[in-house]
Amino acid sequence: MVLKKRLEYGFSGCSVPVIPRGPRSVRKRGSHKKTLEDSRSCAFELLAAVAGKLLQESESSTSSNVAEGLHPSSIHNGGIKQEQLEKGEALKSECRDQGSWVESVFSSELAPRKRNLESSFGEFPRAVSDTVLEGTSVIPRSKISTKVRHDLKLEIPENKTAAENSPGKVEGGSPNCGDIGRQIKAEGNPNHNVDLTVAINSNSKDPMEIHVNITDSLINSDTSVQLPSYGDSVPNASFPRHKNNVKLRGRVDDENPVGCNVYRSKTRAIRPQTCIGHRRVRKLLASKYWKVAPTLEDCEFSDSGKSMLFSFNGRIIGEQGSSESISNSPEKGVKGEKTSPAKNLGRAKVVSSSVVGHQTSLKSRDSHVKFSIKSFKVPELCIDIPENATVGSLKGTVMEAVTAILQGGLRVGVVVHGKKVKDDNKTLLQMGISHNDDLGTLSFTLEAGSRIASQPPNRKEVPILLTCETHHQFSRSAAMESEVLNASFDPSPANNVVNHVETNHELVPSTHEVIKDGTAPDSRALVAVPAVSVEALAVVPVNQKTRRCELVQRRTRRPFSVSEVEALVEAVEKLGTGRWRDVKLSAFENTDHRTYVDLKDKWKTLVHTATISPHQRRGETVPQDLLDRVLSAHGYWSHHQHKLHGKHLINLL
DNA sequence: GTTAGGG
DNA sequence: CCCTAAC
Repeated sequence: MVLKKRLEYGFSGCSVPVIPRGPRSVRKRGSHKKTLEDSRSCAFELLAAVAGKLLQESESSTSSNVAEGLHPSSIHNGGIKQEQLEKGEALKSECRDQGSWVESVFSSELAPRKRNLESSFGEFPRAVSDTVLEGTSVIPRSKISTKVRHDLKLEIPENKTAAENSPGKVEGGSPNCGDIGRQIKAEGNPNHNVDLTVAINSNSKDPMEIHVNITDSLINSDTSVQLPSYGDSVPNASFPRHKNNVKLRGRVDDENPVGCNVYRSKTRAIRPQTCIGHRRVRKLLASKYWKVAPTLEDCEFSDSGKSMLFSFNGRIIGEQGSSESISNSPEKGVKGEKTSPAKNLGRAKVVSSSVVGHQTSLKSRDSHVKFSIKSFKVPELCIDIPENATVGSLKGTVMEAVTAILQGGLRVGVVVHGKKVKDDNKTLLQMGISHNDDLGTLSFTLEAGSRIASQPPNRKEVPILLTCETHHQFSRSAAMESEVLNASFDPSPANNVVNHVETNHELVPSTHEVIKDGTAPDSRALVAVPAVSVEALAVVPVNQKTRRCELVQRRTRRPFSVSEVEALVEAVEKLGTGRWRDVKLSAFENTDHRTYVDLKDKWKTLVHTATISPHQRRGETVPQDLLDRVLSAHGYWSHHQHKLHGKHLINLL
């Protein structure tokens, strides 16, 4: 028997003693911690499912009856957002058009959770505390979702690297890479026309909702917002402020008089606590619905106060979401085309195979990838604003938020197959982007905060301020937020403050200090002053542990070759199934990209593959004899381990 | 840091 | 391939 031979050889010839450990399979998971949390989770998942459903509804039909039924007056053109707040339940579920994000907050559920606030509270900047704690009246939640549309047409040679790709040719003067301001300036068009549509709906029960649709249109001269020019040589702090002329169109269905008790100095442009939500909800949403909702959005709690809080997501994502952010140029008509497995395979090989280089050189040099980006979406702006704030102050707040984003600069990220491409030096071909390929898996992200790139030399280098991702294009991003998410929601303002601090990495420069020290005239009140940001950052350093500022890139899939499988099988035959580190060292020591977890996983799938009928198997066919060995080794070792384990126990006794 | 197991 | 609990 082959297996036995090998095993014997393994036992005698291997320097590593074969001492299988006791099976840990005893420790079944899922049976523990089945307490309160799970019952809650059910509710969460239920609610999350509802949210997801809503997303889908709003995606398929922006004026879906279902959605409208559930959220009367919540959906506005394009289904930019929905907000539901049911009877004080503080459940919120929102979607932006195309379902680019969803969020859920269940504060009532979270309220009981404990959190130590005192210590953190002391570290919070006084000013912020003041502002946040200042209010006395209950303010409704208001959120502003913005969308800046751009039509981009890109034509990029395939052999351009990703970095070259980003600042590629842009028709229409829309921002493609770098910061918008610069781009615009380069285009000789300092004007950025923004169409603001605001609908405010407020009554005593429902939260006031503000929907702002900012549509960038270079043609539309009806409304305009002039963005600050973003000259490289001009220090950010002294940006010349152009007239910020924002026209608000919309309705204000609020009987309450709109007063102006809150001046802009009250504004705290902080990014408050991101979704103090149940982690499972976030995970659920992020994973299950990430295609429709790639940016699981942050949310903030409006504490009772007059303060205005707005936050924005530090990221902009292609409008259609990562799954289909880029539509192929119509003339190519690839979109509807079915991607054959062979095609996928070919692309996968492009990524991993070295043969590809050959193919590349064979291709005509001016192969171009053509596609158009329909739009980019400006990050969500979350604004808490008192009901009695003036429309003017609202304008100003929106303006602040928008300009803060734009001033921060924008970076373009390239996402291929759902993975963010970090290596700018890779060519499109290497990334599997070729002119005759389906580009459905290619998408872009806009990220705020590339200010560093254009920072004047005399400015102190600041860690990327606005780039900390808060959206959840990838589910693991959500996971990274566990600490924050598990934070309890304490209705007390103090907790809010603390939460704000924790997520303050996206601190939006506010005008608070500027006005306070009187150095800035009112006309400049909207200037997002980077210096403030620096200060704020210094005071409230980014918690790097809680925050991962870069997307974790999923490793490229590297299917095991038959020879690898063979090596794995052999090693497992020798060492058993409980010693993956040894297996790795034994058979894959020089293979960096194969971790012992990979080997373990591969073994798992091998066993599964060997178990199922041949016609059910997919991917590269593993020779049957190898699979046989897998099965026998698996059987042997599971048996062997149990025996040894039993012996071990006996020996202990 | 490893292992096991769920996703 | 990822994540994470349990070692």
